[in-house]
Parts: sequence; structure tokens; C-alpha cells
Amino acid sequence: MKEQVKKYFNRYVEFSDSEIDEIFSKLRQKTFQKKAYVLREGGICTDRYFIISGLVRSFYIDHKGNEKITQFAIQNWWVTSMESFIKKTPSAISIQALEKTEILIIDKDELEKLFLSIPKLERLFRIITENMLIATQRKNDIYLQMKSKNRYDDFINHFPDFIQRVPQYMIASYLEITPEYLSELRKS
Amino acid sequence: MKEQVKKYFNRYVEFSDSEIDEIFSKLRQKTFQKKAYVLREGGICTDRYFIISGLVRSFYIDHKGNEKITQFAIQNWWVTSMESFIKKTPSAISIQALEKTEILIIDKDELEKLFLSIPKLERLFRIITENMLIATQRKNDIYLQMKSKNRYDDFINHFPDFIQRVPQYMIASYLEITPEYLSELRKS
DNA sequence: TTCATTTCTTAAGATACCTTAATCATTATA
DNA sequence: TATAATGATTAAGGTATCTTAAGAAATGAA
Repeated sequence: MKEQVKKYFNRYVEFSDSEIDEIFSKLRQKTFQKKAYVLREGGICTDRYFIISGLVRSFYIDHKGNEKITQFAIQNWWVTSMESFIKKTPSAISIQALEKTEILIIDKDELEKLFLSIPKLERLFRIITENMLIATQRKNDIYLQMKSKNRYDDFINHFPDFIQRVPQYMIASYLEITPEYLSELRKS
Repeated sequence: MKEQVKKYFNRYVEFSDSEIDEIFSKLRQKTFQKKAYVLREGGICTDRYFIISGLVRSFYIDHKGNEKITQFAIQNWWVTSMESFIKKTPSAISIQALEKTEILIIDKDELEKLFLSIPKLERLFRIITENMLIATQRKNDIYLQMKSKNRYDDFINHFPDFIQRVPQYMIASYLEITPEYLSELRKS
């Protein structure tokens, strides 16, 4: 598992073994069973989560009481409630495991200490954040303009695995389509 | 103007005067007249732009030939074509001044050199990027779920100034509404 | 294997939003 | 001041998508 993290980190910035060791000593490891909550709406999110294996979703409850999924995350993805983490406000979203999921947890205070002792780590997080921003902008630009059918087609092209691992009604939620209408679309 | 930048920078990270001087020596200043292009679609975006005064928009042309506005930026906002900047690919978006606009320009290579000599600057950019991510996620989450009317109401609450400074059809574009329908909505 | 729970489909009626095209209002330019 | 260019409104008809409600299919638990 340490190997996996090291390999992932070194994809963006080169760390020495001792730096990896130092970072690793601050990470907590935790396994979540299917349906377990990594984070609950309303709590302050003080951590960032790195998915080792498994699958989680981020979602919130809208004004009508429906779950709205904002993100899926799998192996080698970071996930958090960014707004809660940065502003220390109650999280609008919950994060829940959809499969048995292994996660590495880094606490905000520890992370900021590490930024000071290993500036390269701050670089890594700057780069990660930039990539997240690009992905989020992409979802914005593409999904807002696309018709539902195209969003779905785009999704199955980009994330074919998810179709197997995630129930259809959750994909519908992520794509901002009602499950009934998605079912309709799939016929054509 | 240097004061404005210094004040803005120090809002997130404290820089010494000599650090500010060093950073400032790498910035180019440029004034764009109304309708002038800061960046054109298709070009590689090698800079990040900091708006000193004025107003710009980012937009792209969709498959039907319509302009889609993805962002407005005013005083003290950073703007760039993030995907092009990071991946060195041709930019999908153009950036255009909607008023006479004063901009500070920092080149990617210079910026990376500065990151090495002033790690605090990299911290600043990590923080800025996090804030951009939060704003972008917010647009995603809120706008995707909201009905057009609510998006418009939300927009005038958050950016009352823009209503004066930007033509309605551009606001419609930003909100993913046809100008005709926005006009309809405003009646009620 | 059976029952309960979860997920998916179908269909009818409602509505939000778009398209087109014309007219009106405002601002810029000669 | 007149003309052109740009921006905003209106209205009719069409389409994408939602709502509701019910039933079918799949999955999990006893």
C-alpha cells in the first residue's frame, strides 16, 4: 500500500524515501464497509481522504429531500468536503462508501505542518488541486450545455467501470437526470 | 497598483517587501481596450492574468456556433485557461475585455522559477486554486440543480454590480438560459 | 426457497425551456 | 441628425425533461 502511495505521489513530484516515510507516518488508515459514512453532512471536515481501493460517493440532500450525487471517487483519488475543509464550516455533503473501501486519512493540521517541513508536498497539493479544478470545470462546461442523452453517453465513455459498480439511479443523480428519464433514454 | 497587489497577496500569505519586489519584477502590465482579446481560442495559454481593474469574460463557441460564457472576472480575480495552461494544449476558451481592463501578466516559466525561490508564493497559488475550486464546485452544484429563475435570482444577489456592467444576454449565456427566456423570467 | 428490499421500467399528463421570427429600444457611428 | 448596430422583448409552437404512480425485475436476508 505504501508502494501505491509512493508511486502516485511521484507521478507529480519526486520525493525521497525518507520524505515518503515522514509523510506516511502522519497518515491514518481506515477501512469502511459498504454503506458506511466517511463523513456526515453537518460535521466539520478536518481531513482529506485518499482512496486506496474501493469506491465512495459525495452527495447532499436537496430542498426536496432527494440525494444529489456530486462526485464518485475510486482508487488514487482524493476526496474531501473542500468548502468545509478550507473554511471550517459544517459540511453540506456526506461521503459514503459504496463498496468496502480502504482509505488513507490526513488531518488538516498535520498536513499544514508537513507543508512547512516538505515544501514539495505543498507543490503536490497545488498540482492536485489544479487537476481537480480542471475536472470540475469540465463537468461544469460540458454537462451544463449537453442534453441528458449526451451526458450519459459521455459518462459511459469516460467511466465505463462505474456502470458495473454503481446503481443506475445514482448515475442518474450524478448526471442530474431523474432515474425514470434515464431509463427512457437508455432504450434509444 | 503595486499596493493593490501587495494587499491582495498578503490577504492569504505574508510576504516581505523584498519578496513582493521580486515577484513584481516578473509581472508584465498591459491595458486592454473594450472588446480586445486577452487570449484567443486555439492558442496555448502560457500566462495567468490578474485583473487590476475592469472586467473580462471567458467564453467558448459551442457546436451550434453560440458563445457560451463560463466566467466573468473583475478586480482582484485571477483568470486563465486553466486546462491549456496546465496541459499546454490549445485553449478551448477565449478571454475578452468587456470594459477597458488593466491586467498583470505572469508567465508560466517565470512563475515556476518564483515558486522555487519563494515557496510562500506556491502556497498562495495553492490557496487561490482551492478557492477557485470551491467557487467552481458551487456553480456546479447550485446551478445544475436550480431552475433558471432561481439561478438568475441567485446571480443578482451575489453579483449585483454585474447587472449594470454586463449586457443581459451575456448573463443569460453564463446562466445557461436563452436571452429570450431570461427576458420572459424577468417579467415575473 | 421464500419474503422483503432495492433497483429498474413503463406510461400519461404536466411544465420548464427552447426555437424562430418579428418588433421595439438603446447605443454607437457617420 | 440620420443610420446602423446592438441589445431586449414578445408571442406561438415545439421538445426535453419531470412528476406521479404502478408494476416488473433483481438482489439480499431469513
